[in-house]
Amino acid sequence: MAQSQTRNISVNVSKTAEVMQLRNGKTEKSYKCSVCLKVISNKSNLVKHMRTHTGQKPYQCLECQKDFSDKSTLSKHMRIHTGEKPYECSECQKGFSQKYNLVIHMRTHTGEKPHHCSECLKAFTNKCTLVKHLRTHTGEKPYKCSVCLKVFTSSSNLMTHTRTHIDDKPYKCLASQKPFSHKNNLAQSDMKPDQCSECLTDLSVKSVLVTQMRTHSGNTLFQHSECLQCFLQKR
DNA sequence: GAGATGTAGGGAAAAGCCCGGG
DNA sequence: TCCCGGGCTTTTCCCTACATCT
Ligand SMILES: [Zn+2]
Ligand SMILES: [Zn+2]
Ligand SMILES: [Zn+2]
Ligand SMILES: [Zn+2]
Repeated sequence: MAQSQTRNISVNVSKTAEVMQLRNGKTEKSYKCSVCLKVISNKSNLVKHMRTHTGQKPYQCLECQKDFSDKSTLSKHMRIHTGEKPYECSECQKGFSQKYNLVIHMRTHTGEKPHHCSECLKAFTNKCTLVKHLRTHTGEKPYKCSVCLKVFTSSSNLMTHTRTHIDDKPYKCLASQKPFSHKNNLAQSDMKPDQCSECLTDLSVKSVLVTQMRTHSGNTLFQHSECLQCFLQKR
């Protein structure tokens, strides 16, 4: 397994405070994280917890070289490569690689909406949908277009908007050299690196690296080493 | 009215993080 | 006490129906 140290915070686990914690009616030895003060039941769990502070990712996927801090996350990740989808919906037979993705999917059949808005009577299947909905009450628009400075309630809506800036300026697909003119043929894929090479923004928050262009004949990939927001700022 | 763009919500995919039992 | 593997949460962003603007 490749060892990778992505950030420079060093945390000495052995110096972490031992504390007594009441568990199952008995007081047992526990460990308190020196960074966030969280109490963890045993030392090896604390070691794993510490990786959330250090950014250490000791587990690497041998298929795609992606690093993970958590072994079980890696084993779930491996199902992407194997195509394994062990959890099947009994209603629509759709398969899922992770159990809880099926659990949440089942709500689309049952109509269960566990996330209730505190401001109105609406309820939502997914928590993230509720979070977005709450912004319609607060007026909060945390996502700003770096080209025209318009603001949006969701990263998704910002991305949709961003595409309007390349509407009448078709550019070439590096793979096929064909020019594209229809923005509706543009979609942003979820493939992304850690940072945009221009603004060092975390692309997982701001934008994506790879713009996927769909043609009538299939999919080709247009790649540039920056997020679409930075790409457009330079034009 | 048509096409472009914005808004809000539904949902899938994948990663993050934690805990407890063998 | 350890650590495997399961439990549950969070993040990201695609998609779309409908509204509104030009
Ligand atoms: Zn992989
Ligand atoms: Zn189903
Ligand atoms: Zn509400
Ligand atoms: Zn803009």
